Amino acid sequence: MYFCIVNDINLQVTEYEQLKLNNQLCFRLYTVARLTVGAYHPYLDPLGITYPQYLVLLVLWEQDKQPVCDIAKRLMLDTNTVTPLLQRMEKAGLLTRTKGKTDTRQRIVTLTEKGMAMREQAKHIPECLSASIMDKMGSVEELAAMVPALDKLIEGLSER
Amino acid sequence: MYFCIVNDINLQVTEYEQLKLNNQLCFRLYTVARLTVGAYHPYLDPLGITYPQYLVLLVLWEQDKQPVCDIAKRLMLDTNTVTPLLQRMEKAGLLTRTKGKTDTRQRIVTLTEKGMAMREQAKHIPECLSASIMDKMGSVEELAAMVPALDKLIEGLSER
DNA sequence: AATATTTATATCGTGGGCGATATTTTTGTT
DNA sequence: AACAAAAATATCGCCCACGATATAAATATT
Repeated sequence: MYFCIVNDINLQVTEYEQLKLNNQLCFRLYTVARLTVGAYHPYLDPLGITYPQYLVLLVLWEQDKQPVCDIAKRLMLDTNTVTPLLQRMEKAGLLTRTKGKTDTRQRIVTLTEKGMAMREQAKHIPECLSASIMDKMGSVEELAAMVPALDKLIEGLSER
Repeated sequence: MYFCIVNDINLQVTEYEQLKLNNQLCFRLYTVARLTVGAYHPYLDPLGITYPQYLVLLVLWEQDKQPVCDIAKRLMLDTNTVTPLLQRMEKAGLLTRTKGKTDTRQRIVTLTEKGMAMREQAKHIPECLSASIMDKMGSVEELAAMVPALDKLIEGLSER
């Protein structure tokens, strides 16, 4: 019922009504996520990186030399997603993966010169993106207002 | 700036601050989409379908016998994503893809008995999902309130 | 009617996500 | 110390997404 929203009006509907695409919040989230990632393309393609790779760089720019699991935790992904991602980034010369000293199970991920230098090229991306969105959305308070709800959703769905 | 939200307060920050993960709305959307799709697993696994396949069924349950391009338009996906999806669903016996009569370029997608019958098994999924979310979120008005903003975002990002 | 353009679908390659599983190392327990 | 349990990483397979490209059929243009 709550995930079922008909023309922005929350009302009791039949079960089959709930199965309609326009009544589904999840489909909106799924679609908006795809489209926003797509909106990054014009800015990431010149750098030769993908959106998930950009996310890894964001994490490492905040704090270099992290083990794989910490990066994965930060991105809320599993290592079976992050490991191949990091391998591709290592191949691209953005980072190195070295055995941990204290815990030899760990692989410490360290930015290369190239990886660090990319921060300079990327620093305008957030503004570019918000400008490009503003172009098409008018109000932005509405977007900012979503953040607490999204955070609550993420917290609720991620606890296991 | 607008896509950059620090602790729910929209304020001017340095470029490097904008590059922090917690300041990025897009990362939240990307994450919440992954997690909500994951929330469907307990309900879709027993049916032997994936979330994108479920979306195709939603479209066909509303209106059977559609060409590939209409389904793709509805889901805001390209045919190069939808075609293999439909091929897998055909293999699973959920639908058939027959040549169009009036326009022989088209492939008309038609639900099989199995595909239609699945609607009955799926009709409780929306409630199940919202109940499972409610469990973890308390208020739901916050979620419903996101819909107009999400729709605006989708419209803005999808126009080409 | 002949040609150019557009449309509908499909194929291929790459890069995620993720469930399942394996390996090694660390930590906890007896 | 010996053994069990947990943690960190990696590998494999499958299913999307999507850019690039191909093909055939319909439509538009000349």
